[in-house]
Amino acid sequence: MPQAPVAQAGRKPSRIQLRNRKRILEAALEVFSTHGYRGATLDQIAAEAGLSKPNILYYFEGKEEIHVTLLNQLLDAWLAPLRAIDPQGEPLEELMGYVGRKLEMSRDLPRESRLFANEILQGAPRMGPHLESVLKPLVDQTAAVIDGWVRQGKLAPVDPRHLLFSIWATTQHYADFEAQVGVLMRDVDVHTGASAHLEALFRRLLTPGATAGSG
Amino acid sequence: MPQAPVAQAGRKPSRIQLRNRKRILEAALEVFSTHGYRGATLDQIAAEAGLSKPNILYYFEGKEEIHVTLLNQLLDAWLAPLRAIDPQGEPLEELMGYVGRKLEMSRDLPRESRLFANEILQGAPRMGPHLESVLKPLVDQTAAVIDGWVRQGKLAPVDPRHLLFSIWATTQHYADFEAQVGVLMRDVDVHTGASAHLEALFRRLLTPGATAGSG
DNA sequence: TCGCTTTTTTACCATTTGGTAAACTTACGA
DNA sequence: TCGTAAGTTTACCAAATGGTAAAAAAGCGA
Repeated sequence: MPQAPVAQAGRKPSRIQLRNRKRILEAALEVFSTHGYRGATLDQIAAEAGLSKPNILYYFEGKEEIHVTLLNQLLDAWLAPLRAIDPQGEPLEELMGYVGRKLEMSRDLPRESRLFANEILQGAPRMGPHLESVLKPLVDQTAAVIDGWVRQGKLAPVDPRHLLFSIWATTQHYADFEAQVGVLMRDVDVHTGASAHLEALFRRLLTPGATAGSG
Repeated sequence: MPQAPVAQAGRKPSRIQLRNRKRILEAALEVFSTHGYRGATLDQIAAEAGLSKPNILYYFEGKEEIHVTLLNQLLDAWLAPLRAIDPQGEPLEELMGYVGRKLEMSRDLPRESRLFANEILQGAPRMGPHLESVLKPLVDQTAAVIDGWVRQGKLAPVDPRHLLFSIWATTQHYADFEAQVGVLMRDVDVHTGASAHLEALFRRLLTPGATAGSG
């Protein structure tokens, strides 16, 4: 048995192993996020990581395992801002803080955002179960919290899930559609403008009392 | 010269040609929108279209030409709702109508939405010039109209481009992230809820007068 | 029905790509 | 410094995939 760190679930990984796995995942993030799963090749990832293709397959069982590893790592980080919402906090500020954090993530981790978008766009073929088991319970829980806030009159009436969709859509748009945003907003500080805009958008929606407009 | 309808720019195309090109594009839309450019194969498209692969290459020069054809057709249809905004109309209703139309497109043409999203996600490699020459002028123009409305006090102060981004993001989210939306909203009429939500979201943002919240 | 054009099919082909075998090299504890 | 395990490289392979050549089969006007 000459080699096999790949499926060696037990034992502590060596320093080299740690370093190279990290390199590979970093390279894979870069490549998968710009070309999608199918569009990415092991050769590209290898080149980006500064390793040979067989060497990469020494650390991961295959292309798919790399992708899945990336995706699973991602979801946790991705949901952290949602988990940080405090049911005991001030409703409006909790939600506005969430919007701000999501927008920051879109600016600071655009590749992660695009990796996720790519996966969902194609029907979440490698993530479906995870969405079900991780995302859904968390969203159900958060929705209940928001519903409670609404019933207490601390928030304007709003459908919690559609609210979350709006927040995700608007914030992630700056990462996922960067190519389009870039064409339409040259040489401007996109983030600052976006921040002000989303602040207004969601604060107006959620502030209780002043009902605007008529159906 | 036995065959060559592919690049035969002149002459009127035969009925068969018309029918088969339509079939191919329909099949290609289905396949490209779910798997992305690279993830789609000519064999899949051929199977979906009920034609053989070489037969497909009799009508199109290659995979890329099919994709580009689809993309170009798409952009026009995609921008129609934006073109339909009437600078002479009632500002708030014009924009709310635009939101409604975009949401309808997301529901009725999800594949087109995903095809577009796929292309932009990957940096618009086959669409960059088109965005520049078609999308940008139209957006600049629309932005000027909206700015005018704001200056006339008919709309709450808003950055026109960020407003458009928000509208695109929120409406297209229902098509592009359908896999995620489906997990979180089972057995519900998503569209109706979305319509009400977006109505409230954008009407509150845009209605002039009642300034909500504080920075 | 003939003859020519358009369409379609049957074989292929070259490249790309995910993956493997096995030799070779490096790291490192005893 | 020696031996073993960990890590890396070289040389491949089979399948998938975009694409082509050329023969066969429809279509169709006269």
